[in-house]
Amino acid sequence: MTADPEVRLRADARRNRDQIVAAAKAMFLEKGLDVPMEEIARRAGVGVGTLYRRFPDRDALIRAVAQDNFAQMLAEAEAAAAEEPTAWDALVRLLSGSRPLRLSMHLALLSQQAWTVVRDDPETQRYRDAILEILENLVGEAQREGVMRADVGAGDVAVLVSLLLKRLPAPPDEELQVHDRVLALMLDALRARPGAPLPGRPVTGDDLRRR
Amino acid sequence: MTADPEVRLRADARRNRDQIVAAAKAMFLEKGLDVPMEEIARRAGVGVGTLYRRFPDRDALIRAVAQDNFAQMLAEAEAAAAEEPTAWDALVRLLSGSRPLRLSMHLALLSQQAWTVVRDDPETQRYRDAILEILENLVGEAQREGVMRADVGAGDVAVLVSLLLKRLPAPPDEELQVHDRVLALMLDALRARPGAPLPGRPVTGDDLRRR
Amino acid sequence: MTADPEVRLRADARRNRDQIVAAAKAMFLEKGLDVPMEEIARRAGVGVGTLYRRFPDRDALIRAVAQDNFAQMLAEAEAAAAEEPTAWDALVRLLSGSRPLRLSMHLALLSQQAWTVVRDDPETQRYRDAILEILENLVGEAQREGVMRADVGAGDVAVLVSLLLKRLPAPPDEELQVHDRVLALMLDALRARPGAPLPGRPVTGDDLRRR
Amino acid sequence: MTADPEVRLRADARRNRDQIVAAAKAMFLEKGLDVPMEEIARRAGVGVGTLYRRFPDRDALIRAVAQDNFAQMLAEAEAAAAEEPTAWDALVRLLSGSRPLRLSMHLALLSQQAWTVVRDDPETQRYRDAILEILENLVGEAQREGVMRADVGAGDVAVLVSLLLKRLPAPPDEELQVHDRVLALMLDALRARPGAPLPGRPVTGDDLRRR
DNA sequence: AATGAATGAGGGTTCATTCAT
DNA sequence: GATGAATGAACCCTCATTCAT
Repeated sequence: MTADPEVRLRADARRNRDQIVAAAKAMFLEKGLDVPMEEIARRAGVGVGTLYRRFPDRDALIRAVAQDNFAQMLAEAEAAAAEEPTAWDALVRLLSGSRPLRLSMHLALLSQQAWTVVRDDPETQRYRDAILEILENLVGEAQREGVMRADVGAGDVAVLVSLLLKRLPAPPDEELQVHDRVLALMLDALRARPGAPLPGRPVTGDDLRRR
Repeated sequence: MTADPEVRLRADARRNRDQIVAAAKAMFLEKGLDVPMEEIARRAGVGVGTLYRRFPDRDALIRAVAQDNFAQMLAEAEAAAAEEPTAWDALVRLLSGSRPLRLSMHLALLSQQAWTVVRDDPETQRYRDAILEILENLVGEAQREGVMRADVGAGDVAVLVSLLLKRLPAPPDEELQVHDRVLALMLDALRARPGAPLPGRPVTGDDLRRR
Repeated sequence: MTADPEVRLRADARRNRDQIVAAAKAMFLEKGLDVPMEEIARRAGVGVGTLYRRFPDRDALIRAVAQDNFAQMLAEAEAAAAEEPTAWDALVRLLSGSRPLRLSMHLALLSQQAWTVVRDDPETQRYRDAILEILENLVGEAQREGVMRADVGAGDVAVLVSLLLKRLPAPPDEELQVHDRVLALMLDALRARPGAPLPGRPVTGDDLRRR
Repeated sequence: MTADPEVRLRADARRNRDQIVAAAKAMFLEKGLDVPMEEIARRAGVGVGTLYRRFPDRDALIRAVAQDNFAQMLAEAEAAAAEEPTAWDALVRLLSGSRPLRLSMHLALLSQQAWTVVRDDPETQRYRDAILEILENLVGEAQREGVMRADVGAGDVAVLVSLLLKRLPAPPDEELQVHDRVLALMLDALRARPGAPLPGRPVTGDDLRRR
């Protein structure tokens, strides 16, 4: 589920590594990408040195966390595609995004800083591509089923997903169901129905892969 | 256009202040909220001392930039309401957002850090409230005109606006018209048409004011 | 006497700068080139920040100290040339080197590390060239006077000087006059007298400049 | 060739030890005395743990390398005394010093740091004493033969040797024969010939032993 | 008032040394 | 015994902020 580390690590080293990534994920979310490395190490229950042995600098750690997040997202996409009765249902489930998933993806998408670090990471790219591939299949199928408008592509949907993932729910959100309402609006927008044609041409997965 | 400072400043002091805010706005966007104060000062053509005389700390500067942005947004909203033939047109114009406006608002909305600093600033709140008021009028009118679905409130629209503002366009975006396509989808979603009813109740401007 | 700093510094800044260089010179000698920057700063009576403002990194500080040393050496060479009755006397005085001068030059010559840092510094090169020029004149004159062997060049003498400067006198040296004896041996070697011819050709100042 | 370790080591342990000393000698020369222990271990093809088992800390390693160097120097001195036809020839050979020998001794002599570590090491002292003894014999014999000036002692010669060893030849040195020229000058100075008497009294081997 | 020098706390990173496997 | 993982002290350096000029 996590990025395959170069070499097979000793059992305890492996455990440390995972704890560090988990700690970093949590701290990045709580306090931003610039939490002191030492706090991350403390939370992971290791010394700074250990952290640095595994991740030579902050960017390496950010990449590791992003990989972990994308891996989770991919797993979720695969599960949705496999378990939901229709392509449309799978898309709905993906767009909804479980709260923990949204929280973790939030990190990878927010802040230009994180993004530029993650953008060129081949490992992350592989995950992204796999996710886009699933998305392409689902979109194509939903359109063939006639439930999704024909003038959108997997890229358009991905952009919507990423927009939704950027919304970090604020306290009163919960009762107001803000997230669910925005999601419903977007789903409404994606449904096959007479409406204003979209400008330009469908944005495909490849359009995004090329970035 | 800018927040009215307590006292009327001497012309040159005034000029200094504006240059600092402009420099900060630009640098925040280019390099993030944590650019060295000294770089901002240099870009503004003043010494750090002068910067600190005007803004006691970084947060004060962030607030000033946010106020400037919100003031611009308010002006745009007022212009849209006054100049567009229908409420719907005004809403479309607001949601579109000029590129410079989007860029500048981006700052205030992204990053939890900026937001917590700005959230409790009364000046910024006043701007936000004024903008919400205009939005409420426009939404109400558009619904009365029958072009906008009845189960959304000004708050829902504001959330959509803020989502759109969070998208910082990437290079290939331009030709793909990604932003325009997302916008068109959202407008489609807001149009009065038979569709799935939204969960919960309309989110009003007050809901957001209460945050 | 000290390297001309780029800009005219405020009086107190100037004083700080000089104190830093003096402190660094002393500490480098006492504890080696890798004394903590903080100790240097403390000894100079300033904060680390001040040190770093003036010298962006350790190498810059090493260069500054070397420049100071070379400047002192040049002054001594000029004085010797001007004050001594004959060229030979001036050379003797130069080769002798006052104890403080030897101590300070020691730094610039010892350790490959210091040398590679200093080697490419234009300021230091200028000093070195000026010193070599004086040496060339003295050597030429002493040879014309017939007191110095004809098969050596200023470069050979410079090498001998640098060798002697490398001898950091140890405690019992003083009474044993070790330094003076070695110096006397070398002077003996340089005297015009029938002896074995040297291998190769005279090493000139230019030979060393080319390094 | 190397200092006899307390216990006879097993063959492979022995090999490890030698590899470590060789690696340290090379790295010290290349990168200075403060190369990371881990790099030395890697170069020696062992883990850090193994290195530390053999040498409790860096100083112990420095001492081991110095011992190795001095042992080599002693062997060279013995060979010179035994193989050269006259004492003078043997002294010339010793002062010349093969390039590898000079390189390796360089380490022990340069940097006050290394010297203070090595100075008090009994093993190294034994080597030094043995070398001085040979030197004393050679000097005495050369003086009795009438080819060496009478007012120098083995200590004076040792000082000259150490000075020469401090010169780490730079690239253009080779063709300029700088080293050979300095050596020739020094030999000239040591030759029995009418010349200025040296200050003080001859520096003996004991004078240096007492340091 | 403006300037930019000085301060020093704080975070990044390295590496000697120890110790579990 | 050998290995290499873990630790944390120590040093480097930056920059927010203060203050003398």
